Amino acid sequence: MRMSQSVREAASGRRARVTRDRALRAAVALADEGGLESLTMRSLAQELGVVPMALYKHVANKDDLIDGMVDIIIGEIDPAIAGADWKSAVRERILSARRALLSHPWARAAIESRTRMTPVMLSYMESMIGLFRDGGFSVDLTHHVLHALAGRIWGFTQEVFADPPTSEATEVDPEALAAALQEMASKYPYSHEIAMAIAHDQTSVVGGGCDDQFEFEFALDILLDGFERLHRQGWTSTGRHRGVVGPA
Amino acid sequence: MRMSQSVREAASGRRARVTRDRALRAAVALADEGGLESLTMRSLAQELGVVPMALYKHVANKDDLIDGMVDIIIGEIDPAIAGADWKSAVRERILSARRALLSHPWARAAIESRTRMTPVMLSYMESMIGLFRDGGFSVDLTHHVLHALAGRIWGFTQEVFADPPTSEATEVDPEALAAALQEMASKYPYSHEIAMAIAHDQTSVVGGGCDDQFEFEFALDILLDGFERLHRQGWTSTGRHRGVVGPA
DNA sequence: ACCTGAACACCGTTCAAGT
DNA sequence: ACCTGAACACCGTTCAAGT
Repeated sequence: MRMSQSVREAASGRRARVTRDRALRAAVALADEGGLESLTMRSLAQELGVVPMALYKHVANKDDLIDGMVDIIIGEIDPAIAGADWKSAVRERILSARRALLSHPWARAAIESRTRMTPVMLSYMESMIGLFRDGGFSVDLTHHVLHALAGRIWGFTQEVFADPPTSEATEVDPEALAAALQEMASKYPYSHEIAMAIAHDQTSVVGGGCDDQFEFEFALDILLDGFERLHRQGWTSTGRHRGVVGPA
Repeated sequence: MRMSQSVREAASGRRARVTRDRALRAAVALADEGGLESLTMRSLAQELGVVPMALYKHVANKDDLIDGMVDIIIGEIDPAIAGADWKSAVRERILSARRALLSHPWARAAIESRTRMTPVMLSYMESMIGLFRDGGFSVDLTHHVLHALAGRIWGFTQEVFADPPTSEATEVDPEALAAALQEMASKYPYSHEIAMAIAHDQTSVVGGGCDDQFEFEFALDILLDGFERLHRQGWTSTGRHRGVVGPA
């Protein structure tokens, strides 16, 4: 068990004065440890050895706090490599964003809860757009390409479901697992086929599941290759509401 | 202002007995109207003209309630068209899922908060997998294709940011808008270029923004075309952890 | 300028009790 | 079998007050 900031400071007898920056970093640390739902104004205040209301001197409200936390995470994304072609520059940048997001699992939900971008986020988008424009993409194609990338721009893994609650005693009962697979085989044969393929690919059935990094790059590369093809073909959207647009 | 269920029933003197189904449908209606955050055990109880604790006879807890609500929405997705080729079957099904999701804006967050699939969700996935397998896709390719589609399987629009709060007086001050665009032009020239292209495409700068349906189909078709290409090439993942996989 | 303390209007959920 | 009432342990945030 890690010694909390407040306990440590009480023990050492001093207590650093709260600043916005200190509050934001403590909030990031708290969310890293216990998830976004464990971060409350009250828990953050306790971590800083201060009464909840003291935070409102440094942060307008909880939304403002989360804005600041998001800016810290966006700041961890590597700048684009200079001199590379657009495709590898975009690819590397997005993989860097993914790395940043992966080390802060709460950040996806935090970003998705924002109703508008901070200046830090606007700058990041701006440089991402610049990679395509400098690579010769039209404004039109760049616009749609940004939509197609969507969450990937922010490094979001596209997994849909929430992590199962991290209970300490999460050992899988082998008997129950076998029974579940048996039931799956009869009720959901197609799904079972895939589950078995994944299991076969692993050292054990119990083991981790899918290779998220591979899946992320798989989809990213299909998209990037698609963009490249459309760009080479001189694709334009030529007005809106045309339905299907895929290359013939 | 709409007359609430409870008021209506109090006025008519009768009050239907609560059932699980009635509770779920009332919850869906409540979320449709006021968003997921307006749905509380207390507000739902009031809607049903009952005390909060009465709900726990029909629903294990709030998570169980949301599970039931999600099942209702998944049930609104059209079954796959029989006899179609895999590509248009998948395409139509996903567009149907999107339609279902669009009429219940809270459903995306509800689905994303689930830690495991309900039987209804498993059946939906099973039939989606079947479309690819019956179309001749290998288990291997089907598996990765499912990951690449990710949220699109559930009809998720990939938009990242939360809707701005729906305030009643949300009229845009034209002067403020002009100033914002001016600032954007100097600080974020690439972004400005795109903003102008979007504005030009609209009847007015104030108007709605992007054509979400177009953007959804744009990305979907790039992915489907990519899948088709990989399938034709007999693509296999040939072991894991190989990095890049895009077609050469 | 910064921090405190009490309070308000909420949550989901418990427990024991009513009919 | 179904519903009630009071209570618990939480939230974010207000207001007025202290130093």
